[in-house]
Amino acid sequence: MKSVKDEQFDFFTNVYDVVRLIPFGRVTSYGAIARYLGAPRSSRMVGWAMNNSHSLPDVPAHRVVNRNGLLTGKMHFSTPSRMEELLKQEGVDVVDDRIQQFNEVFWDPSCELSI
DNA sequence: CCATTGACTTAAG
DNA sequence: CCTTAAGCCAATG
Repeated sequence: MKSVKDEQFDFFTNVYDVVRLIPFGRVTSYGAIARYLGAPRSSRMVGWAMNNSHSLPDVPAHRVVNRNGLLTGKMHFSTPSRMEELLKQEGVDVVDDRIQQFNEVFWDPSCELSI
């Protein structure tokens, strides 16, 4: 039997797991992850989970942006420009903190991993 | 316990 | 695409 705490633990854990599965040069949104985990209204919690992702060395948080393709979490990296640089390294064009061709690089877990 | 905040999303104009 | 308003839920003070 699962308790509420177990559900929360699963949610956070699943967030990290999905983020690790994001392919190279692709990005996704907090809402897409939340929706994939069955909590479309808890997109903020995905962001909070990412804030906690400092404990996880293999979580590419730079591949997670908001639904507009805007690098809202860039300021939480070691340096504000770190996120943009990492994305550019992966071939993602970023201009004015915004991902260009967002529709091309967007990776929806609920679509790519099937429902 | 209540108020505020935040790496968000959606809807309406 | 931009702005405003409201909803959402956990963490923090």
